[in-house]
Amino acid sequence: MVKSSSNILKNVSTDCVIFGFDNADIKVLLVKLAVDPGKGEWALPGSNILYDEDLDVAAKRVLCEFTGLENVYMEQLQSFGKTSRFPLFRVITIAFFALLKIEDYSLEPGPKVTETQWHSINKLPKLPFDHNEIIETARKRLKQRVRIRPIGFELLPQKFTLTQIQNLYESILNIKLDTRNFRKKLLNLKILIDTHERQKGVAHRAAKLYKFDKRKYNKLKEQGINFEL
Amino acid sequence: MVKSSSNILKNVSTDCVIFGFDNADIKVLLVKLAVDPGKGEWALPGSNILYDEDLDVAAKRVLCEFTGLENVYMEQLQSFGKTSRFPLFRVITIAFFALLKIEDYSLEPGPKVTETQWHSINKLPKLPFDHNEIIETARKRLKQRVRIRPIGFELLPQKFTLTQIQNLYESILNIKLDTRNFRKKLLNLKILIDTHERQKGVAHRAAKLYKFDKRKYNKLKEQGINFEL
DNA sequence: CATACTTATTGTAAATTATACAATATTATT
DNA sequence: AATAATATTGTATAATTTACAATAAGTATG
Repeated sequence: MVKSSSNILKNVSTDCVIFGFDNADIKVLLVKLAVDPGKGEWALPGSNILYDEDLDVAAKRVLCEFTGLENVYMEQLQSFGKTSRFPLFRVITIAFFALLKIEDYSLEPGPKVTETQWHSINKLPKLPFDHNEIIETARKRLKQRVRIRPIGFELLPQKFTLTQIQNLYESILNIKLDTRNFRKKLLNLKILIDTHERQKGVAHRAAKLYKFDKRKYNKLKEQGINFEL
Repeated sequence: MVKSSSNILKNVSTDCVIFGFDNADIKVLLVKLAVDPGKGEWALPGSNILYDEDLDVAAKRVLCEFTGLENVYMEQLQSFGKTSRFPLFRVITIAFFALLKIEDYSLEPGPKVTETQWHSINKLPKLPFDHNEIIETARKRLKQRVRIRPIGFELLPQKFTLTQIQNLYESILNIKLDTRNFRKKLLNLKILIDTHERQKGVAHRAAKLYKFDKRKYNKLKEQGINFEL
């Protein structure tokens, strides 16, 4: 089925901020645009919403069209609508964001994209439009989120060490944490299960591997927690 | 200056959720619509965004056009964009919300409105479109907000009693709080100043009146607090 | 094998904060 | 003087937070 252009909401788009974590940094998924406007630049996956398409459906579709990612659950971040944000005509964009495990997904640049790449959130290039601002807003949201909900299940491998999850929190909050206190507090949530396995292939004492107790994790995610660090 | 209809973004609107407090309940400002769609129904103040108008400017303009309210600082809530939300054609709305002191503002129904009225958030009529859902989302946001920022300056009269502010928190959170513990915790924030005045005209022991230390209040509002109750 | 190297793991005392709980104080009214 | 209504306050116990560094367990090296 070919969609005629009358199906497009010309003045409304969606952009996707996809966060991942590689044990050192928070990463953002960017695409190198193959077409104007913004040709040759790194940008967020984003495009127009269709006339008869719900917002979350549009975000999913656009993400897939640009990066090949499927089955990504995104939450709405907020709208960005400065009159000057898009150079050609007025476009209000509704930004979505998601957290995911980098290694669980494979990327496939779509037709409007020459390349997809994970970029460290601390070393982003200058992006077109207001995409840097959108990412900054998403980052703030993530920072806030981390204090009121458990996090990690979405970003860490299934089995992980306490050091890894501490690194995750440190990356998000951009602060150093006291290991002893962090561990006490984290273990106190009782959402971690000791797998009795250990790290392999490291040139030092191997750390214990943990996994999340999905049920308890989700319960706390709904309830909300108070995780001041 | 007459704006031609080409200045309107046909598929994008803004809706305003204005919260107030009357010492008993959280109130929402509604307007009775004078024109279709929704004629005769209570609804949120809302209308199209203009082509060359920033989102926050649009929200301010629409609020003023519908209710006469000026100088209201609104924050973006989120977008609502179900394809079915508006009966005539596709309209995505960007909702804003604000908190304000009811008695500080005077209402004046605009041309598309026959009446404006504060409605208790617990006794809302059925509103057209998805306006009930929008209010519910705003309420959740407020509930969340209260745990991470001080609140009250926007909703209470300049001088207020500790009982009033406790009522405010109880209304928002929809729970009963222990008076002794609440007061200890609140006073501990050190954002209240004892005015050494007292309530007047009550048929019982008059309560002390407090006011906010604006400087400290704003500082905590920026920093964020942890106000678990 | 002994030593160095690297990261993982753990405890404790002191301070602070949270919690549960009800008697007394102050005014206006009768 | 008694009543009615709401305001105000304290304390003991439990739980949590904070600051702080020594020891453990592997691998790598000579």
